[in-house]
Amino acid sequence: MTTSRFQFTVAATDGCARTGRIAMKRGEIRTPAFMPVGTAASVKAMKPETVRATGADIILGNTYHLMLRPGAERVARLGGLHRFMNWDRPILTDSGGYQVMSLSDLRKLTEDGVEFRSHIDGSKHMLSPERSMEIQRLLGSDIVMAFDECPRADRPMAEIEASMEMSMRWARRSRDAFDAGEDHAASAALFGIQQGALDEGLRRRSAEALRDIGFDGYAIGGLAVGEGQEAMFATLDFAPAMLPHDAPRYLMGVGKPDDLVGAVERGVDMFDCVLPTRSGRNGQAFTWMGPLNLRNARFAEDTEPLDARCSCSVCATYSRAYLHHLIKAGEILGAMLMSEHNIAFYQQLMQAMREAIAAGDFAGFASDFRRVYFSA
RNA sequence: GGACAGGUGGCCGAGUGGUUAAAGGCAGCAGACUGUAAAUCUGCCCGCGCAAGCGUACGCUGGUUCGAAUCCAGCCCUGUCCA
Repeated sequence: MTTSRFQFTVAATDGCARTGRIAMKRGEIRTPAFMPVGTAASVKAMKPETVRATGADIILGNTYHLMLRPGAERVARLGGLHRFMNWDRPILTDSGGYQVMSLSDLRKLTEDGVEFRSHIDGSKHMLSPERSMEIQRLLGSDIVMAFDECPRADRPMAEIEASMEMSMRWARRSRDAFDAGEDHAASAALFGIQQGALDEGLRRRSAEALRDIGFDGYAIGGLAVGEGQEAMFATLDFAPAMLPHDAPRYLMGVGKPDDLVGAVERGVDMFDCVLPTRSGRNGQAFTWMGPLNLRNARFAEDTEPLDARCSCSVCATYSRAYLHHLIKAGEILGAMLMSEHNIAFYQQLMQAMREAIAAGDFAGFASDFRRVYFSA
């Protein structure tokens, strides 16, 4: 029996929430899944083996950043991203669509694609659906994302609509270019990305366009871009159900622990977010009792672990007082330990949600989670 | 004992007559971070007050001046060099 290229199986549902698995050649992804972000071939401040030890089944890489440095062709010559960074499980690569927004001062956008001026050396680089697919193929990505535009939440409606329409045309081109890379297409998966901001009509049109093209999975893009949790949840009340039910739904770029719980509750299967690693480097620890800012003076002589309920090796070994010291002193180890704990906490949160769904008590879990998380 | 240099807010350090409660950095105290241009960014940071404002403040004492951290005199202290 050959391992499947991509097979999504739902094992249990509870309300809109569902748990299951995605089988891929490089390994299984348990859903709902949280995917740590490793933009530049590195989950910052963490060794890949540590990332795996926290329970992560899959990580992200980034087309734009790896295109600039070290270069997709170089990664290919070095045997692909997996071998390059010593991560042998699945890797999902973002297409560069997020950088169309985050680096909006450094690019020119046309129907054909986006011309970036490198934030590193000013050199010019064209990213189109075709080039993005090529780069993701050169990297050896397991889950390739369609090239899209992720507009900010505060853009005018007409702009959001035009942007969504273009992203759908780019989704078609992404599909065609992906399929043209035959060997890679035979082993990797391609996800489309729904856009349309907070508007139900646009979300529906986007979902229908993607469904017509056909993808292995469907992402919800253009959320958590400044609209606030209430508006995001309002959108998630209708957006996931518009996407094919037999494929995984991936909410891109989300989020805080309470965002994840609310999104799973609304039918999302996959997440990625820089928050656990970035916030960790910046002194914020996520715990079942809510976030803690370890820079705060109140932790200077606190001998407790970050989270008494956490089973990670950081909580088993180090005190809040020590982490407070490392962070205040600017020691690299502080960033390492905080990132490890946060990623481990996120994985424990996902595991707890999977178990709650399987047990048919997601509502009870979510209610308990919120009561404790917001108690402080 | 002598010659230079210098003493500024917790620390370092700009400032050489008025727009100076005094640049900037550090430390300190908080906040933010959501498909990573982020080990980043923002705010506060003499005292009292919600604020307008008031009171103190640039080694000490005195002086010049409408006005001094800034000019003058004496004193104290620190560093370097010479004896």
